[in-house]
Amino acid sequence: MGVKERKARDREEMRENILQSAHQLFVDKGFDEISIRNIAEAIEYSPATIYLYFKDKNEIFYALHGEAFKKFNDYMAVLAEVKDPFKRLIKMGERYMEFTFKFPKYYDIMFIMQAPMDCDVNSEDWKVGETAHCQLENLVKECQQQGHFKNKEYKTLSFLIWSTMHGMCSLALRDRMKIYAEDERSKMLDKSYKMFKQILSTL
Amino acid sequence: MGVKERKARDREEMRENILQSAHQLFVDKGFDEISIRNIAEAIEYSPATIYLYFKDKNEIFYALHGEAFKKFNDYMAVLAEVKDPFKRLIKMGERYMEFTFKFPKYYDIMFIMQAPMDCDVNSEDWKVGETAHCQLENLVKECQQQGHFKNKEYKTLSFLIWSTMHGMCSLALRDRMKIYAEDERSKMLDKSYKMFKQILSTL
DNA sequence: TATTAAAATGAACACTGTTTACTATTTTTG
DNA sequence: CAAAAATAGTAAACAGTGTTCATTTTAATA
Repeated sequence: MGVKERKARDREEMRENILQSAHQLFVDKGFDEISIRNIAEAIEYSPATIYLYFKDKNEIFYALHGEAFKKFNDYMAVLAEVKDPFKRLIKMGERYMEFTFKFPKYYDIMFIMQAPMDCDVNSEDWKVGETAHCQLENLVKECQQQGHFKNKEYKTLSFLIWSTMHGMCSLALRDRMKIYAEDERSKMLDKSYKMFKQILSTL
Repeated sequence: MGVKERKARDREEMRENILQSAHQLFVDKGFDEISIRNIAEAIEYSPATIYLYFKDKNEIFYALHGEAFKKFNDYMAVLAEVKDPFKRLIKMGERYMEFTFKFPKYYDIMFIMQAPMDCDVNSEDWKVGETAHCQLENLVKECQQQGHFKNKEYKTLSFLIWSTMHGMCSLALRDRMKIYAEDERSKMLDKSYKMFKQILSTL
């Protein structure tokens, strides 16, 4: 009775197949090239087949969103090297920003696009984003144990820190820094993050 | 020779007509209903006609983006009542957040959507967003004159403040607060802004 | 081998933004 | 005033989009 098992495996393989093609198209050409027909052509199946493995296109975006988080978590792995919690927090911010501008499309699908969120996924699957956020919360907590952030609720401060980083990154990614001259924009981001670091060090 | 003048007026009227219909569709039904065909039907012209007045759809989005900024600036008018600069800054943040959740679609088109930015507009027309941002910068400068924000570059701090506000608002609008339980989300936003105010008061 | 269950598909539906060749209207010129 | 030139508007097409469903192909079971 190993048939059912193999079928399940085949199913999972096909899902992976679809996802990988979607991912390839996304990396090579961008979001607009992720059409059901493009994916279908890449895996040499008919467009309708994809709907046997994914409810709709948003579910595919959600899956890609998950993969982006994996890449993000990998990118944050170097933080383990930094022993001092506060220095690690600062490094985390730096890596966050670096990641954003090295992989803008990943950042977009993780934190800006609506599509991946427009699909009801079992709340258990929210672990990907959660680990990243828990890492921040734990780090802030650690900083507090070292004497930083007195009289601050760590959860609230964590969200505030995330918001600030996300604000800078997403305003830049979505071209909302046109108020500044083109050659000033990245400088402004640098200066802002520097000021942010300085402020955090006084809390 | 008033012909040329009248023609120009007619042209402007038609542009307004198109924009108003686009705006109506947008307010009543959302972004997805702003299709060239929908707009055309509303103004009782053929879809092709719209392309005689707007280069493409992004240009229409850009125009709507401008209207949203007008509404935003109006919403900020009450700030004039608050005499103390720092209190005014705090009120500004409050109004910013209020505006975001009262008119999420406006906020989206102003600060999140890519479409309105994907059109080359003469840099002179960037005045709408600029006034809003200048208001913030001037306010921060005023606060400095009253002794706040010592040793801080007002331009950098202004961007940092905007980033923080935008971060909170856009994470909420784009459903990135699912890490928190549903009934905790608005509380988290409140607490974050409270903490932000507190931090600003110490700078 | 016949029957049942699962997987895959072709074709259609109802859309989308945009372009172009063509017509109708208005303005200018001889 | 009529002819020519310029402007305004449109029907129809192009090349796509996500999604559904009746139908066929393939595989597993009795």
